[in-house]
Amino acid sequence: MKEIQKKLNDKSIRPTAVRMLVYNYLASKTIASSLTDIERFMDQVDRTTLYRTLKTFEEKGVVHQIDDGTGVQKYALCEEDCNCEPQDVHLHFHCIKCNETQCLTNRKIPHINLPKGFVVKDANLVVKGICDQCEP
Amino acid sequence: MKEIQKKLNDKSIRPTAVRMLVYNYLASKTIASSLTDIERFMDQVDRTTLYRTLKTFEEKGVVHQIDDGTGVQKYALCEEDCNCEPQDVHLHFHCIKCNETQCLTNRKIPHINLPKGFVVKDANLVVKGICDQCEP
DNA sequence: CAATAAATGCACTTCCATGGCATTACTTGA
DNA sequence: TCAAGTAATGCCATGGAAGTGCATTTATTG
Repeated sequence: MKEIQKKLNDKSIRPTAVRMLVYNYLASKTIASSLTDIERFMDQVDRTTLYRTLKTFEEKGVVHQIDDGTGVQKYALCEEDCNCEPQDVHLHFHCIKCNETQCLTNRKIPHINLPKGFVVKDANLVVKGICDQCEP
Repeated sequence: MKEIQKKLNDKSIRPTAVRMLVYNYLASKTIASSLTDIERFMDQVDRTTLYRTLKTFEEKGVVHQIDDGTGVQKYALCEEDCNCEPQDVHLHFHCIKCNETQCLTNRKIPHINLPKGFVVKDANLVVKGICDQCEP
């Protein structure tokens, strides 16, 4: 917990109890979590608080938001060296069997050559299929 | 309208009035449309009907659904030669200024090499930025 | 300790996706 | 052509998730 406290302080986030618990939860998971997942895990904490916690985390570069096409926002901790810049953006894999989404942090999104006049700010690549934990 | 009728027949979709109008609407646009867009255009037709029309179109390979990260599903006509297979999948560009999403049909998603055990079924790449119609 | 700022909780709204069921329109075989 | 069956449409309702406003509590700082 001390470490988490330090990490949040480093990102100029006040390390409250809720925030440390959310951080800890996200750190314990290899897959991305939805607000509802977190809510279920800490059902004594108000949903809005969790919502705003994630928003703060995102603004400060602690987590990144993932749109995996399910219609529900997911969140996962950023890598240590991540600045959430285009070159940091990795792809996400959504398993259509277990319905879970994971970061493939070592697979960066290939550079895309766009037509004249288009300016790229961000990119989101979600690959769907069956993950290595599920039987095909 | 005769052509549209034929196109729907070819895909074994009964060419009703609503369906032909929806098809015509989508064909007239270079950007992807949401259900609400279509609803606004044909406000005498029930939302559910339009919803089911799009669903039918999607199942029969007439349109593809686009998740551009706005949280609202968008739809656009498929290309003539599209079978909605992975190799047909192009990328989508979402402009953060005009808030519109377009298909870049001639930009296919690069092949992704996944870790062992992962099976790819589909891929979705959305690039965000400023389109050629908007001032940067 | 008082004053201020930040975080949290509660109530509420809105938007969108989607399902059930009744009704209307179409198709087809007798 | 008509009756019966099937498909399409319209209306109503629901549920999930995002998001906002405001009051209350907690933390910080002079």
